[in-house]
Formats: sequence, structure tokens, C-alpha cells
Amino acid sequence: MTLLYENLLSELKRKNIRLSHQRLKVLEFLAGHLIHPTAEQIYTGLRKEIPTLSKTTVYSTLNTLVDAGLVRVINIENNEIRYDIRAENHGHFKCESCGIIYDFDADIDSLSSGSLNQFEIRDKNVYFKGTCPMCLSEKH
Amino acid sequence: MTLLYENLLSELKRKNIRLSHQRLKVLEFLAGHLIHPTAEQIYTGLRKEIPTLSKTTVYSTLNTLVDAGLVRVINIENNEIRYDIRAENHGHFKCESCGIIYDFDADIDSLSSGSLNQFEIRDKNVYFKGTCPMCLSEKH
DNA sequence: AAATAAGTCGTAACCATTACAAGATTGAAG
DNA sequence: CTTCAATCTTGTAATGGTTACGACTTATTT
Repeated sequence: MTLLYENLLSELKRKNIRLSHQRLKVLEFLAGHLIHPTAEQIYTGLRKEIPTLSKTTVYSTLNTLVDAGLVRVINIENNEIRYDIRAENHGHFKCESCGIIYDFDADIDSLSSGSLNQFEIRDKNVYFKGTCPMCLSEKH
Repeated sequence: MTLLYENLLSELKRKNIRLSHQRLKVLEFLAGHLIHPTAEQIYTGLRKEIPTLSKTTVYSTLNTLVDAGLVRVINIENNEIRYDIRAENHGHFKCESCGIIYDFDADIDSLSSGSLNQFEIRDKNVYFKGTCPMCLSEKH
């Protein structure tokens, strides 16, 4: 995790993005809470340490990090954006009962079929929906 | 296409969903315009024939059809819901330049890895983003 | 034909996200 | 260290797609 965090910092420096206090804290939160949080969750989580933090800053920082390629957007529901710092190829499973988003290994690259060979692909996403084992067992 | 439409109607009857004028028109629009439209586009498209149509009805109808399993929601951007009537397993490619969403064949079922064998999967989605050939050629 | 259920409609509310402008911070140059 | 311009942060207000709600209309049942 520390390694991940260090890599992110050098990546920011390389792209000439200032390492402000707020940005570092947002990155730290993402690296330390691999729960695909919403902007609201990040905001609430950081307010303890930074009482003056503004929600606008969280959104603005996240957009900056997404543009820089350090953070990925997860669009599963249309009424909330989730953010993910993990870069490796993986899919997301959202439990419709508890709302938790799980990572799962998926060979996404093997999907790109020949019918898209004239297209410039910049981003690949896979998500499933259903019920997680924990919620399944509670239904008894 | 007519075949598709007929199948949808019998499916609605089977589920005891009334075949109101508005619902038939929404279905007809979806079957006749395979462009993954927004609710707004459906609303605008149908107002010519049904001047009294309400946007609320379009949303309500779409939600009914989605719950009945006849229509699928496509969440790619967080600020618009797109609707798709095609049922077969396929992925979506959204061009970030012109906004068009293309279908492409993808063996989505081959993705479900073993790490999800305790999960109840109800819905699988794959979408890519990038630039389509048309927009690529215009960049010259 | 009356009664009950379901569907439609318009308006208003909701709420996550963004726009904007003023004030604060940062990093580089001298 | 100081200055200065560029960038970043903040709060408030706006945006806009979607939903809640209540009145009215249409369909189905008895």
C-alpha cells in the first residue's frame, strides 16, 4: 500500500500536478480504503482530519486524478460515481442488497473482438450485479 | 424487427402488464430505433404522434419494462440512462467524440471467473470507451 | 353500470455534480 | 527571504436528469 502510494506521488510530480495537502489526503484515503468510495464517503472520511475541507475540492481533486489516469471512475448506478485506485485489469461486482462493490479477476483484454478493429479503445469496463454470499446467507 | 416486437407484446401479456397506447409506442420506438436512446430522445421522438405524452410516463414505462426484463439499462455516463431492447449478449462501445453507442459482439459469459462462484449473478455488463472510426477520420 | 385497479399526466421535489468568483496556497525567480 | 503569477481551495448557487406525489383518465371486474 505504501508502495502504491509512493508510485502515485511520483506520477503526480511527473505530470506537474501540485501535491497539495487535500490531494495527498484524497489519494491516501483511496489507497487506504479499497472500497470504491463515493465522493461523499471520501468527504465524510476526511473531514475528521481536515474540518475545512470542501466537497467541491473532493470532486475537483477526483476529476484531476481521473484525468491524470491515477484514478478510475466506476459507473454502475446512474445516481452515484464510485472511484477506484486499483489499476490492474479487473471487473466489479455490485451487490444489490448491501451495495458493496467487490473486485474480481477478469481477463477483460480477451474480450475485444475483431469487430472493433477500426475503433480506438481508451477504456474497458466490466461489471456484474447480483447478490453477494453474505447477503445470500442472511435470506434464510 | 416485427418479430421482435410481437415477442415483446406476448411477453407483456404473460406478465399481466397492460398494453396501453403509450407503452406500445415506447416499445415500438425502441424496436425501431436501435440507438440506445435516452428517455429524453424517446419523449421527443414520440411527441409528434402523441402530443399529450408526458415525460413522467416515458420514465415510468421504461422502469416497468426494465423490471419486466424486456429492456436493459445501459449505464456508461453518470448523467444519462440509456435504454436497450436487444437481449443477446453483447458489449457497448461509446464514442467520446460523437456520443454514439455501438454494439459489438462479446462473449461476456466466458468472463465469470471462479472467484464469483459463491455469488448470485443477475446481470452482466461490458462497455468500452474511445473514438469511433468516423470521428477518427475527421481528425485529419 | 358501478366499483376497483392500473395508467397517465403535470408540477414540484430531489440530489449528485458542476459553475463560478473570491480568497488562499504553492513553486519559481530574483 | 520576498515577490508574483499560476494554481488550488472554498462556499454558494445553479444545473439537470430522475423520481414523488396527487388528480384525473382509462381499463378491467363483478
